[in-house]
Amino acid sequence: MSEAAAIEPIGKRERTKVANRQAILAAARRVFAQMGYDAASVRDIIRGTELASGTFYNYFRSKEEVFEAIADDAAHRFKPLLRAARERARSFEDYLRSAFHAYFAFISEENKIDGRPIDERRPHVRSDTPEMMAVYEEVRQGLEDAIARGLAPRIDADYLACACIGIAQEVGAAMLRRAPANVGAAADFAVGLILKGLDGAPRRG
Amino acid sequence: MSEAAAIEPIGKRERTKVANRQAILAAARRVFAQMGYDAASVRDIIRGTELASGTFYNYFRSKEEVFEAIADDAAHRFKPLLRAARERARSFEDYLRSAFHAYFAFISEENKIDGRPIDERRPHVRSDTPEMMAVYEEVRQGLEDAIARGLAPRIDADYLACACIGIAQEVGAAMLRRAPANVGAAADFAVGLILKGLDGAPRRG
DNA sequence: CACAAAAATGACGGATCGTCAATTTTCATG
DNA sequence: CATGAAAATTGACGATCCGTCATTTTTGTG
Repeated sequence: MSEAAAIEPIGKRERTKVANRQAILAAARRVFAQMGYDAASVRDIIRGTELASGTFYNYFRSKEEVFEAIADDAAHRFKPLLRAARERARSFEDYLRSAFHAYFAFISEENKIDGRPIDERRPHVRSDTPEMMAVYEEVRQGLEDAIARGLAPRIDADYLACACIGIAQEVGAAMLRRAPANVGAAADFAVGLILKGLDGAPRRG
Repeated sequence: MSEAAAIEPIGKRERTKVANRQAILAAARRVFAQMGYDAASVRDIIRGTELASGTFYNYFRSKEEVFEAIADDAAHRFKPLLRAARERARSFEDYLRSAFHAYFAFISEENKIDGRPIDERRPHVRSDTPEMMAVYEEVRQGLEDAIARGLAPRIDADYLACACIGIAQEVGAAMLRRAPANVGAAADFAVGLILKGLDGAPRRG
């Protein structure tokens, strides 16, 4: 066993710290999905772990902070996908399509993990965590960059970023309601609408 | 005082019932705005009225139900504005502009009551109340009607309605962040984007 | 091994929750 | 106007939750 520990040189102190934090977050995901965010209590969450009630407050100040950590984590995992879409894009249209496709695939996968056919447990969250603001900033930067390169007209990048995010959220939610979710079709719709408006959106059939 | 009561022929029983309900809703608005939705308790709400704690549960089952009633009421008041925009519209572009203008003016007016930022006044999970679903249906009908009349291409009306709602929500929120809120500019942006895409959105100046 | 720092524990006072039997208010009827 | 039933209000109650904190246990170091 002497060589195994060398791979992870961190001490047990830090190891259990991240393990406990992850245990709380995992329990919170289960509890929120099962009984709903509002009905869930800090005690419900901590009961889903092996920890004592007081220990919870060593990691989070409240149930809301746990929720924000979950949302922040999702944004943190999504951000590199968005960044990659920007860097690999060979055109503005390509960027838009990749970005929307990535988002729709992401929420499609995230809701699959929740497993439960519970309809309304999706984190349509308006609480602005640092990573969520970073995602917004990434979107805005991507759009402003395209404007600066002359790939898009000089319009209000802030409003445009908000519009893109709003479309992504609402069309994404509608896509999930349709079974099975068609990620490509949803992305085509969003990109077509943004690029050319009504005439750019795919005809239905 | 004999002629004043004749205007409202309903009995006192029903009168106090609606009065108490309104008192609870009014207190809830104040409490949510002042201390935030998450921190607020049923006791906080009922303390804002002249009623006893048990009376609350004669009107609502929980804090969440109070919020849904507030949201439902807002949707109920907004719906006729949307309907009017559709009926008075002389063109599809006119309809869109009136609808967005109405929404932006509505939320601008609604958020004039001061207190905590808007995000903290509502729960993290979105709830679809009957009146909110009715508003969505009104939007979808308006768009589908325009498509049927040949005023808009035959695209997915469901996705389009979701896109419009998403744009309205996010651009509306961004508009409120800018002080003072410019309702007309926000509406112009949304309409331009939807009708003609990026090229249709107003250039920034 | 000893000792200090860090973390976990669970009990505690205070507050909230939803219920419910008792009380008050409303209203129809004689 | 009196009266009794139905409806609504009240506040206390046991159960639970909240956040704290003194105590205990665990971890890292010399």
